[in-house]
Amino acid sequence: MASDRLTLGVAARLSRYLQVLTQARKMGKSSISSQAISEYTGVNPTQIRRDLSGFGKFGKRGVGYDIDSLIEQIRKILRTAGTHNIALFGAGNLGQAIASSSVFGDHGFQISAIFDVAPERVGQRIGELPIRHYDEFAGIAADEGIMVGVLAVPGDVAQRVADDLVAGGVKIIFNYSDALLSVPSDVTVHTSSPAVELLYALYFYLS
Amino acid sequence: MASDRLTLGVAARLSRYLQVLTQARKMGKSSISSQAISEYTGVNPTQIRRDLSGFGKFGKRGVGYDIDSLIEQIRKILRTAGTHNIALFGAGNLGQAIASSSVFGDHGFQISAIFDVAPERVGQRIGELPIRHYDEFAGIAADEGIMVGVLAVPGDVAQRVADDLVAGGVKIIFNYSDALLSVPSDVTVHTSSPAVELLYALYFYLS
DNA sequence: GGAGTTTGTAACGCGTCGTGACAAACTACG
DNA sequence: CGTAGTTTGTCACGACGCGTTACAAACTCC
Repeated sequence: MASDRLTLGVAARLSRYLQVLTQARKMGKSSISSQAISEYTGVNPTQIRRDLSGFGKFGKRGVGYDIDSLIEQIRKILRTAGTHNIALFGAGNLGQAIASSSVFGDHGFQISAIFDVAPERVGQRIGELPIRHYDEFAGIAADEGIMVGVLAVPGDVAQRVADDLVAGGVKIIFNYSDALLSVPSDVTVHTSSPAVELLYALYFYLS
Repeated sequence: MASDRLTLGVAARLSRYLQVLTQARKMGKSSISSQAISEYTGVNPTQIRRDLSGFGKFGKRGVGYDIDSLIEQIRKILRTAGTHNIALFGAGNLGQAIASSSVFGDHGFQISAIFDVAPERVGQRIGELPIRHYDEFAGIAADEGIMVGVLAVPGDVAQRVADDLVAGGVKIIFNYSDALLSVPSDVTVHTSSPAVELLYALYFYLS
């Protein structure tokens, strides 16, 4: 029943808070008020406090919320605390950018394998991690229990890779390609579409 | 008043439809039903038809919606039809990935300039477009009337670049860095946070 | 000790969305 | 030509989520 408390809206907002909190932590802040979170997220301060107070008393009156502990609490609420292994497919410009940045690492996602097919890339390293040949994935998938796959491959091969991921037991696919992926209903596809988000922002600016 | 018809929810969903429609068009489809859009977006088919029928009768009964014309109609509704010039900052892996992909171009955003500071990158080309030195931006900004800036720079310089963009008249900043940007209230910052979106997806998978 | 800040929480009302239902328009196939 | 199947367009109802207002309690700072 506690799991049903999290409606779509609440979970979405908690994720958004998490984003701002993580950024704020990186900037060296240690405490933040609901008012400040509101300015960065656009969410009503009362709504923020209501969202949080539903799960416990995380703040200090007159002070605000401790960022580190709030991040931990939210991740507990979302039941996504701890680290999750993900696999990255495609070591082109985008793949390299993803692998060498900390965007995923900051949120508990550890890239545990990188795959590509280009002979000149396979065998090289990005940071500590070697780029492995894509053919190895099928054998590894079952063993390592990878649940999340990130697709940074060209659109024309995305569906084929997605099929392989599904066969390998991957349950969540983060799609950076522009292909429309067909997957079984128990697999979630999340497609990155910065341009659409930009159109959305542009609309409100023009209003 | 017609502009007030578009609430946050409607605009968000229209953008989402646009994403799927654009992908579907790339896959060679020419027509699509509200049922099919629903499967890819998770939005109720009735809700989709209601969203669209509020602005005109775009579909054909028994058939569905013509993808090309629906894309055009939605972009008219969002008043974001036509092409918009954007400037890209940072020509590292991420910047190159953005510049050489069609993610923005497919939605009417044309990258009109790319800036960087690294001497070995300035002067080179990505596709047709030369990488210019960042110092040139200040002079160009006023002339070209660039309203949208895409930040693909390291987090520790993101705020400084953002300040320059604001000074140059940019109104919408798409932030790929992990920095928390402070801008005047008339400027919109949209931060890309794939990891948070992934946490959100993961939560629903674990439910 | 008092002023100011911020959380936690309750109550009210509007708006949005899901649901169910159904007529009208279109296709396909005998 | 006609019938079955599909899909849009549209209405009405109900539930629920969210913004708003309000206020007590806890904490900081001077």
